[in-house]
Amino acid sequence: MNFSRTEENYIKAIWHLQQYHTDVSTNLLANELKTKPASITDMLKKLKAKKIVHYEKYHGFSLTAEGKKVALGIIRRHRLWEFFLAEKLKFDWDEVHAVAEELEHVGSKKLIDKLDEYLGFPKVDPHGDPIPDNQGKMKISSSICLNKLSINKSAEVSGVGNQSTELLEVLKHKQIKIGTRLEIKKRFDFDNSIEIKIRNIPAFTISEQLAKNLLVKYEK
Amino acid sequence: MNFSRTEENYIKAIWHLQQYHTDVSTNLLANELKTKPASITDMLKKLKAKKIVHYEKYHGFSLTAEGKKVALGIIRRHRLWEFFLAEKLKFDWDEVHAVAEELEHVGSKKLIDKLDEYLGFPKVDPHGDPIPDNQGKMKISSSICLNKLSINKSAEVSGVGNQSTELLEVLKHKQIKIGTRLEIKKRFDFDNSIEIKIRNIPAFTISEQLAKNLLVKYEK
DNA sequence: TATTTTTTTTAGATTTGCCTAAATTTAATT
DNA sequence: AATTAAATTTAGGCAAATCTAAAAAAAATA
Repeated sequence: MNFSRTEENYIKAIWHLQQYHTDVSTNLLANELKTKPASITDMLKKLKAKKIVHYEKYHGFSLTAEGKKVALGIIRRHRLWEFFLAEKLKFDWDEVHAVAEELEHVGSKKLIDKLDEYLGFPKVDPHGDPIPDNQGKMKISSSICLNKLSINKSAEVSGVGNQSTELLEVLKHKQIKIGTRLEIKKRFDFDNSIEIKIRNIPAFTISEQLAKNLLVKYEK
Repeated sequence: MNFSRTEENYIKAIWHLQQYHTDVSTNLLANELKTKPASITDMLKKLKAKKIVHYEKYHGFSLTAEGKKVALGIIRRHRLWEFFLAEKLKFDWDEVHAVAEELEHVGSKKLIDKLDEYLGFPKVDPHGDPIPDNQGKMKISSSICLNKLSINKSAEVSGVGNQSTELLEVLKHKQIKIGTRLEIKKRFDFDNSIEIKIRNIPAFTISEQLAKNLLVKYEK
């Protein structure tokens, strides 16, 4: 089945929200897509007819198995292009997302599989997110949110909570990127901010919000 | 100024037709875009308002200087992607066009300029067509149609008249590609077909139609 | 030149995706 | 349980791009 660019964006957005919310609501999705709730309802009817979402009015919605498969296809395209942009075209880490957002809608399966091969079948994109293979399978990252990390425990940044330019900008400024090793030195209960230490840089404090948007891997 | 995907396709099509026709008509463009004349009229009004075409109703149309500039930008993107697909992803010569048709609409200027650099600033695409530089300038090919080539004169295939899969398929089958050296051995006045000879292959005959769609370069 | 044919344009509908405003349903609170 | 508040859906409209059918203009032909 074929999907319009708009349908693809809805499917992708639902998939992303489902990663962190068991119940994705109309309002939440409207906010994510910068559109109005009424538009969401319209599209849900369309996607239900195409068997992409389970949906009963007033009672929520979620991707079907088929919907998830379609979503992973889009995610695959997006992340492969991100890898290409960073690795081959030398885009900065925080610039790749916006461009990949466009490239991901070019549908040719052959294009993506050949690109994958050309790039050497990469496993993660420049943000540390796993890239689904051509069967739609990907490694589930075993990372946790930085704000849940124990004190004085060394960990490695493995991903970011979202791709907003605002987030990526602050990370760039603070010299935090995928692969950065760090540990938590102190927690401030007042505002839940945390002090972190990165090698060769003096310790500094980051907000709870930022910590919640950083995923880290650590040795058990 | 920004253009929708559809507007870009119209602008590109007009540009292409202007290469071979001094007067591009509504019907001709409708045929090229596989759409109806009424739709052409609608779009011409829009493009006139955006100063992309000169247009007076019932009296024809043509690209403005600005329109040509926009067209060359699209051509540049298209041909760079074709080069990338053939050179890096090892697509066959006759498969690149359809995919590039999609990729060309991704607008980021930075993407295209970095791609250009990554590819080593190529001068011609896999069909032998010149690639405009980032100023919109390109070498005008000095080739002629194969059916105008003198008999027994060696020449090199430098381009094709159009990008239809039908044409590219027959060329592939006959082992004719960019760079192929050939010469005309005989002309048949009955149907204007011509017999050509390529090194290492027995001479064979091609139709007038095919010959008209092959551009060749030759030493004077 | 008058008439026919062809080309082009207009008028009115359709589809997709979005909107606002109003209605409906569910959830929360008293 | 009744009322208020929040979330969701419907109704009706708009803009882009398309179509068909009919009208208008230009070109070709008698």
